Amino acid sequence: MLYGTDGIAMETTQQDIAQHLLIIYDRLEGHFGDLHWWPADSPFEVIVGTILTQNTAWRNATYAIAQLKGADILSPQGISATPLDTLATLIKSSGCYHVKAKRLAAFVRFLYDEYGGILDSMFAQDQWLLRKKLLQIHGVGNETADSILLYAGAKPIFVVDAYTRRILERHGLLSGRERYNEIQALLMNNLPTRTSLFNQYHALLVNLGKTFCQKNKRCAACPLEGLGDNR
DNA sequence: GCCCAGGTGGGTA
DNA sequence: TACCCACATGGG
Repeated sequence: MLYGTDGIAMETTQQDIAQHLLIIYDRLEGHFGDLHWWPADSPFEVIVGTILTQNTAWRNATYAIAQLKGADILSPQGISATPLDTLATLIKSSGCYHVKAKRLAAFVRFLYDEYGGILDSMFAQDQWLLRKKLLQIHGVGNETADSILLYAGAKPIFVVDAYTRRILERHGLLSGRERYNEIQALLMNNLPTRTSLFNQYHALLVNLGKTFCQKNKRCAACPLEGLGDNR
């Protein structure tokens, strides 16, 4: 389904949506190039990053990651051996730091309880089963779970975030009322199932969102200019 | 000073 | 189910 500027649905086919999604992808890749996400040195660092960047500018999360590296505790053993208040102090720059310290500890506890602290063991299982388990960890919601699966585990899952919603809505692919799982299904049902594609597509959407498609602002000189509705 | 940022969970009606 | 709110720092 496609939506006009009034939010009213227009008749479309699956093929229209798939084509529209690929055109957006090509435009963005032509503009931004290959982004090679997620920026991190290891899968564990990716996971820590997904928690620290929750509702937070990425820059502030990177300061916190640098603190963890400086303290030499950016590892499952390191996090689990660090008292909560020390952890919270180190990650202060990422905001909501008492909450996030508990969330990091909760993930590491889960990793040890279920997989002996070994990430490879965790990622060895079926992605949808693992997704269910991740969602049971306190502080891991849809977006964090999917970011872990895609960017740390290289599983073919599409990450839906605020940018994804905003951009797809402005381009008439969403009405604005869809839930997380519906948006994810729209993307995954209309794109080839490939980790590299999902990785790059989401990275492109985030880059577009940061540079052109900001909240409450118009898309001046947007790389998607002229593609249907550009609200 | 105000708004926003690569969310999540708990509470209320 | 659908909102509201707390969590909280740093940059524009």
